Amino acid sequence: MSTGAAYPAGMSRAGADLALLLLGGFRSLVDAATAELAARGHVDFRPSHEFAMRAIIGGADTASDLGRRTAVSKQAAAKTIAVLVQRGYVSSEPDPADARRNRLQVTPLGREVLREGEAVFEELRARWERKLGADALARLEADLATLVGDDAVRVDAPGRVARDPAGETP
Amino acid sequence: MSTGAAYPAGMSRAGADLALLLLGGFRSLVDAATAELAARGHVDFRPSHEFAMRAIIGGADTASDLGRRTAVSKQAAAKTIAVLVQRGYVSSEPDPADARRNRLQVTPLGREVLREGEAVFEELRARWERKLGADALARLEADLATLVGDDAVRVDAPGRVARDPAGETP
DNA sequence: TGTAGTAGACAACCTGGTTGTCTAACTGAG
DNA sequence: CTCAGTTAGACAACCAGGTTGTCTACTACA
Repeated sequence: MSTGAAYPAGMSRAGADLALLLLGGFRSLVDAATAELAARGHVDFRPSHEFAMRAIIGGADTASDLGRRTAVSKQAAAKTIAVLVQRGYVSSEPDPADARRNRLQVTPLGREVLREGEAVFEELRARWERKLGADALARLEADLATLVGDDAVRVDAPGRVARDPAGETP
Repeated sequence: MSTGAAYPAGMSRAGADLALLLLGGFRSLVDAATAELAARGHVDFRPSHEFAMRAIIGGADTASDLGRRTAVSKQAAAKTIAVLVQRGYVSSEPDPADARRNRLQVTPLGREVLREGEAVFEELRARWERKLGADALARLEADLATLVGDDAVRVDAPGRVARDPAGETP
């Protein structure tokens, strides 16, 4: 019995435990992926970097644009871009057609890290499949999708875990 | 079909989607809980606050202790304690038996917010149960527990999502 | 008694965000 | 053609939540 250990009397924790289980699953995947990518030479590559690069590939070709698409201020986007550029994953060159803009592009190295990241995640998923069975894992994914909605896979607003509490519109 | 939309050719994303599904599930629970607690008057109450208070109830009666138990520096623990004290969830009084120590205690208000938080999570879980069926949710929880291990529910080292990549011991 | 370890406070710093302000460049209506 | 309004990006200041390092006061112990 894991539920209820070491907690004061009368506290049933199934709901909170469920949340921790989900967080634990996410973290175990992401930690393993980050470690594996680091081992392959892509040190300190974070999920947010992947999100940003996918948004760039998806058409966000300026910092402001990237900010809008990832629901983050353009300054935050610019900071992310700066590290991606510095590591060679993204290129930033003045737009000949509009001198205000710096046009972003994912470099071949950037595409490679995305490809590798994907492979790593597929491998991790395969490991889970071996542990649980293909049917059970598929069912788990389907059930999760039912619960959180298909849009859970959308990537906007990544950082906001505890914002906008009940009508606190600023 | 949600997989593969808007992504470049040849990218299968089942593994990464699974991670996003888990994150989405966690966030949807925690966001809802935070919002509900705020609506009940506990504004800006975060999961880390709950973890800290549970650790205090569990016996971490000084800042250093809390730091050790939640795998965080004692200074970070002290900062968390400062906000909990300031909001009235935790009391901090000099230990008559040891003048170095400030003894921490969760106040009645603190216990109330924990109780309410739990109720909120139970309600959220019940909602999921209605959506998915009791059997399916129980199976999902069991499967997740299998995958991440029972210790996923443990609360130490909360913040470290992407640390310690593959033998990078400093 | 003297020495080693512990609790906590303080300061400086880092990361990943935020807002505000400013300039340069583009756009479109008149 | 011009001028007002939007836009892109840069810079500065700030914040939250962590970190490390240093210092003092106190306790424990041989």
